[in-house]
Amino acid sequence: MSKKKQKDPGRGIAQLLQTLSKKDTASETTRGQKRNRDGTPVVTIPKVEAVREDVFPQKGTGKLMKPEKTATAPTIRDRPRRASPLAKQSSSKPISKLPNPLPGRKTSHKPDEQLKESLQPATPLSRRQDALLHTRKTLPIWPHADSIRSALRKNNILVLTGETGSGKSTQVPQFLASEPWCTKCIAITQPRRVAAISLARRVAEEMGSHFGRQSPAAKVGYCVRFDNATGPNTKIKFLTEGMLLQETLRDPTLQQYSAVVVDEVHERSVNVDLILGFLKNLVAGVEQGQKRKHPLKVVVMSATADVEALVRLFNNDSNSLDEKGSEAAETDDTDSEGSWSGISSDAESDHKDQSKKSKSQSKSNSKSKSKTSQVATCFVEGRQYPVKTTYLPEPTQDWVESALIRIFQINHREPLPGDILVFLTGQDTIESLEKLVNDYAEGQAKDVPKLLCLPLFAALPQHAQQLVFNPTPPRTRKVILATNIAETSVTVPGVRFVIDCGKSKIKQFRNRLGLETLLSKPISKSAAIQRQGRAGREAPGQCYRLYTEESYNDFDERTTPEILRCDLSHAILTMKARGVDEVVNFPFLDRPHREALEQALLQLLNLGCMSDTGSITELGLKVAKLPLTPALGRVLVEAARPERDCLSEAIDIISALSVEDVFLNLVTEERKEEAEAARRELYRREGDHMTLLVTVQRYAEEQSDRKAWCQRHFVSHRAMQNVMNIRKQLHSQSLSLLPPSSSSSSSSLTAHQPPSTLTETKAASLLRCLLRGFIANTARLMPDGSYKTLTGSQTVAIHPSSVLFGRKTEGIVFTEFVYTGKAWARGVSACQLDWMGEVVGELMGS
DNA sequence: GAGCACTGC
Repeated sequence: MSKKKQKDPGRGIAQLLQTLSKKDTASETTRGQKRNRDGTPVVTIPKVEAVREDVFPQKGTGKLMKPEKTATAPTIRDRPRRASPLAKQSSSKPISKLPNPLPGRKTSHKPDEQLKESLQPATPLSRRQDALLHTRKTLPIWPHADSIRSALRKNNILVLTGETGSGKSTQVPQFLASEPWCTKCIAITQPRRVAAISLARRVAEEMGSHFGRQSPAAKVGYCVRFDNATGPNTKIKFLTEGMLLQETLRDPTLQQYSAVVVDEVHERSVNVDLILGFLKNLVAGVEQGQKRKHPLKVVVMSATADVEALVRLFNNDSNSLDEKGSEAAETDDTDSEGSWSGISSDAESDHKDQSKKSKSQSKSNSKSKSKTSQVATCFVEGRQYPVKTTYLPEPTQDWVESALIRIFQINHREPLPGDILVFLTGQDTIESLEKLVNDYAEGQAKDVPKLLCLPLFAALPQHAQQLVFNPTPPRTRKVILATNIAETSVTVPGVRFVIDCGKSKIKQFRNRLGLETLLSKPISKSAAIQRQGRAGREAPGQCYRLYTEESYNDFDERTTPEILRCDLSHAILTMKARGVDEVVNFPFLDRPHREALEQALLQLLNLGCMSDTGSITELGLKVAKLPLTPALGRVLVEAARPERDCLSEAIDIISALSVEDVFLNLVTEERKEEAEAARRELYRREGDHMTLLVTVQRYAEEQSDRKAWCQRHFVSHRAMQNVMNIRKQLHSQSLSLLPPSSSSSSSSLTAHQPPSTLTETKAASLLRCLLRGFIANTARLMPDGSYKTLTGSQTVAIHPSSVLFGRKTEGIVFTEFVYTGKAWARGVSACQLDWMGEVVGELMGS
């Protein structure tokens, strides 16, 4: 409030503009998105023609594009149907329309029916197919079709690097579908649900096929959690990475597939790393005579991936490389030279170098094998307009201010159209910059474009997120203030200017402390390039980096893969359940640190998921099958024990813990107080978990109008719908957890229950189950009023979002332990010290 | 007194 200068907008603008002219000395370089592997620019490719949105289906547009499918239909139905003119961001304004994942067709609000309508009578499938064929032929990947096919006839593995807009995700599966070896289904993995669904829809159109559940004849389908839209004739199946991993539990050799295409590998999720390792083992196993009738073809696709590392992963016997160091063996490779570089095009020389290197390594290190699989590589150029990049001449302390200056500079100098996308670190900086921009915008001259400031971050309510997709009003420029949600998950249309603060909040697990940190860190070069590229999607653009070129040069080449900075217990349990006995020998693209592995193994041992010989226990196998973290899975298994007798309630709590915040986050003091009062009937003094239980129970019991119930209690309806999906899934999966004798309890799971009351014994039972999974996350009250963890003697504070905030109780158990400037316990329940003692005793005894 | 982004038979 001390910023008095904002109160004089006219003067503020003058000052800003003064600052602008000083900053004009910023060093400028021009770079297109096309670049060498070290991030240095390459001569920009000539542009063929304007890149139209419908030529390149936008993938990964995040949660903003809700799939038009039944599972999520309620969310869509909730939205106001009537169009409204774009107005100020009064957050409850109805939105005019949903983003349309497939331009050329109206987005339907009644998914299935309208989709069918629009597909069938209006445009016969084949006519649409013919129309699309024309645009398909203009994709950069199109000329590579034959070489991709022939590479996979000769080899089982292809590493395909294709930059944004190359068309690889939609075309590669179609290139392969008619191949003689392709007798079964092709799987294509995606990191996000929306991407899987919208790609499937697009490919179905291009093939002139029905899609998903439209018809049993559909050749293209998708499979994501809660929504399996595949049929008996599905030939091309888009699925999330997690889904494919689940399938490997039932079908370890992936018999149902002739090929697996792993897309977006450069994002390096833990799941993709596991999939690559499993596929590597599978391909190697098949070559050694493991039971698979046909070889499995694997295509690894990535935007900027380290081709060399991928080739090495599939080419070497990394186990022997790491552990055995066996003698060099001569393999007959006289005829393999051709297949190595056979189809690389633009980057041929580059890749030849790599393959030689990899090959010599494989020769000297790997064990003798009659048939080492060869890896083909292919590079496909992308399509991207050039982006002119400007650095600051000197580092800045206050990049919120620097961003503010740049926004007004752009607005004064650059003609419309051209929206601005600003990358910031989090909600707090977004909101303070939003306020500053709005204050200064008041004082702008009449002849410059108006500014429309739109925040964009994951915690923002859906309807507020949707605003970024609305067309920009006349004589107005949109300024989107975003977190890195806009880096990969959401593609904002109309952006020609990017302002990049060079930082983002990164989650990192601290093994020794057992907590995760969420701190603002410099981004990597590849992330900076990704952000920059967001300015060149539709036209040549500009990128302003709020740091110096020297700082950029100091950035890491790429973002540390998630597997090197997360809690590995889930990943290891996943591996153990799929028969990987020696985790240290698993073919990791990046090998996690020994300490992280040890910590995770210890955690699994404590949960009873593993024996002390390192093999998975029966209990561990049960936990591995659940769509939960090992700790939450352990809680569920505990709750199914007859003496605990609280499975149904545990499922309610765990479901609520599995979604983002159930309780809406209110902005003004007034609304917060209102919410407090409305929610009071849900709050339980035992803590957040019992409060969640009561919330889920009340919601589930509400038969007339659940949406209104949510509004009354300031609860997120969207989150609760998700809770109900998860709850249903967990119910059906946990029937097998119950002892066979307890048929009464299992029927009570499914039967309609009378309004529930939470007794004290039930609450105590639930808390003891929670403790069994989260004994590492317990703390006790110190004489000075602080809490210290039982195991690490770490000071921890109850998070302000907790119902126990400000309360004192002898002991607490919490389901989240995060450091953000301070160690916070989130999801907190009060518990007795002797309950903790019981669990510790059990651990010591066993 | 505070919350980067994804995902799951």
